[in-house]
Amino acid sequence: MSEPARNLPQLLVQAKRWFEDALLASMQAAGERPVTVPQAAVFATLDEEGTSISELARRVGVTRQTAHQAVRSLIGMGLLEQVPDPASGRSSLVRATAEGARAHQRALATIAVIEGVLAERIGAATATALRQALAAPWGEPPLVEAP
Amino acid sequence: MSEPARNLPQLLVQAKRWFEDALLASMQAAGERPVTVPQAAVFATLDEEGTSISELARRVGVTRQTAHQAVRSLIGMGLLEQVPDPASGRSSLVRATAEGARAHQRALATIAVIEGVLAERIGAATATALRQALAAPWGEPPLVEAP
DNA sequence: CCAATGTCAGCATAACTGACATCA
DNA sequence: CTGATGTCAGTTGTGCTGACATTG
Repeated sequence: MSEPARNLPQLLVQAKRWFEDALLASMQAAGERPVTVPQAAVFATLDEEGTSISELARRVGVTRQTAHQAVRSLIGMGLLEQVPDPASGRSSLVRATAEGARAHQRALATIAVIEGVLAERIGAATATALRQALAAPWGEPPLVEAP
Repeated sequence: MSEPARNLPQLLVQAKRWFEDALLASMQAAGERPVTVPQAAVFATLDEEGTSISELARRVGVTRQTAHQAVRSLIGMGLLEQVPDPASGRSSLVRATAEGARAHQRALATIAVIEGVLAERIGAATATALRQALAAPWGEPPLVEAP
């Protein structure tokens, strides 16, 4: 935009917003149902066989209740469905519907294209370095003491 | 944490949360007043001479109204103050108080330390690459079309 | 009995849109 | 008059804690 953000936290926020804007706008331009950011987060952590709500919550890093209502809204949109877990009566599995699986695939493809655009703009090597740095094990958030 | 996040948006969210957690926890451990994330964002984009609310809103990327109430709460905490703009009667300048400037300096120092910890963990070269990639001009969020 | 799960409810926070007065 | 600014609403969405029934 205008000024370059100075410190890392700001840069991270900026980059995250850049990506989310590109993804949501592109999906919507493609005629997909508008999906909110948290809904997209749940969607992204879903796997093929189906996942319990508690497991989803752990992956996304929110409470069960929060994941629960994101799932509810996505079920209401017809993108997810809940089936009883054959292996356990107390947990149910969340799966994508046919429509949901299609939207998911499209989202993944869109992300890949956006990443390609980014690589074009900042250079393939830089983009690769970015991915590597982010994928590295950062460990727990440290509790530091400033001088 | 547990699983590696696969795609860039997820990685960015994860990194942002890591940094925010470390910063807020460290500040609080140091006895500073608990500051919310949006308050910290406003704080971070402040400059020495003072800044108008509209200008702050533009930098942070939110509406004037949102910036307004963040500033209000910070004024209520005694960290910011508003003075009339000598150059223009319709705009007022937001500045840090003495207490606010001290907290600001401490936040910057804490960020630097956290960044140092990160460099230790993932390697100085990787950390530098991360910063460079994020600071590069990404341009506008693209509107792409997936195949 | 205990732990995990799914669910319902209420509450806090943060962002938005709408509206309006003021001043260059 | 127009546009930018600051401000005061109201409203939505997102995430939290609390509580409870159910199941292994």
